[in-house]
Amino acid sequence: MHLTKWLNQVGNTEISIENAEQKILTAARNVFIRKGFAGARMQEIADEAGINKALLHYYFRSKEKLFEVIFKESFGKLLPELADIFQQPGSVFEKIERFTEAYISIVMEHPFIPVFVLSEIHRNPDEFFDTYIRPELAGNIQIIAQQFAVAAQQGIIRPIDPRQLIMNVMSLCVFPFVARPMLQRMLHVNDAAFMQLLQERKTAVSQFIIQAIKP
Amino acid sequence: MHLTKWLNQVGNTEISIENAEQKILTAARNVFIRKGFAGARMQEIADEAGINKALLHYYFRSKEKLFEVIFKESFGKLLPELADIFQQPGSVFEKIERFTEAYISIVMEHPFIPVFVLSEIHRNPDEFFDTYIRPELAGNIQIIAQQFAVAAQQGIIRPIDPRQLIMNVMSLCVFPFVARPMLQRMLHVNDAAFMQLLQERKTAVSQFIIQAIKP
DNA sequence: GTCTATAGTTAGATAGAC
DNA sequence: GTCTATCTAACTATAGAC
Repeated sequence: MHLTKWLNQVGNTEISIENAEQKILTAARNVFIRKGFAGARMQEIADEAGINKALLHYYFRSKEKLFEVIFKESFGKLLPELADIFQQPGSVFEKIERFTEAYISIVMEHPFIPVFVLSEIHRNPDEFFDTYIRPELAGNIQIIAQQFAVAAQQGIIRPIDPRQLIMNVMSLCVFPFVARPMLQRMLHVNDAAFMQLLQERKTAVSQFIIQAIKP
Repeated sequence: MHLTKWLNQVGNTEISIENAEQKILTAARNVFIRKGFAGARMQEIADEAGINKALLHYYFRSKEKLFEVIFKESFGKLLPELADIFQQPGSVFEKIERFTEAYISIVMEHPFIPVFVLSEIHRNPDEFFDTYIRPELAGNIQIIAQQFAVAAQQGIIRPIDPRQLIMNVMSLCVFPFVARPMLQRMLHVNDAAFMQLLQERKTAVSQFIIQAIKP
């Protein structure tokens, strides 16, 4: 853990005395979420952090580097943890339960990840995929598809194209985070109520999927 | 139908003689999809259209106007058609079938819509929602939620929070289109194979949902 | 480390010839 | 309608004082 971050912690509770570096990171996260990478302005990040624009470059050299730091610090934890789940022993039902709960839990703490991933994958599909996704994923998707296919063949789950099932699991986990601003307005729920809905999704999604695929 | 478009058609097959306006629209769609609104460059659109940058402004005055034209021409058709489905008579199962098939069919023809909607809803949530979504949606979401709630109460479907069910239906329909560049790489499928998967989703999604919610 | 001032670049938009 | 050339504004990034 970084020294300044450690100094700013009392027990497990971070207190609000943030140095410039932390203020920049927090502000940048918010602006990148609101505007995307191309739409974000260094000036706006500086304003929101309450510091000068030149300091951004002093700490992070460039907009691109700043983005990378923010992205890697949180995305770096997500994929390895998720990939691991399908390597562990257990039934497909247990794995789906663990995966959906883990995904929603982690992303609730870093809700900007899915938006970043989707905007980056459109900006530069091949480089992004090869840099961030493929190394962590390796042959995992094939393994998962294989596990689904075998389960279907053995009658443990209903017949279903494994690729459709993979898309369904991902859709149900990811979509609420990327569509949140629209969903909240459509469903008339405030921030607290939406967090509550996400909380309930940790189990609701896996129940939904399991009902759908069990014979 | 616009005169130039009519002239460019033979029967139902559009031929490739496009005037500048059409070339610009086609190019702009592609660039806006790849780069988003903020990341798109008028120069890049001009290059891809094979015409000069000044001509963009001659036809569409500004980048913002150009985007609006492209967006409205296709998005304008989508929501009314979908909203109508839950007004028509039929069981919840029939409505879900009609909705998912209609959504996937229409969006397969205009695959950029979901990406546009998501980027716009993040850029300017309130204005976008009030301009494009709310007028078409009105109280429809409440009505749908009500229909789901009643069906659950009557035991026609399993007990489920109607808002979760709405999110699930939307997730399964929309996500594959916004995550397409990543999904194709993860699943190792080319464009043709992915279109085939989407084609199969027209029925696969509603089957999946109905299995999940039927008692 | 933090600021002001400014350099250097690029993008959207327009003027004007043809 | 279409082009070349240019204006103007905005942005990233750096230089240099404190």
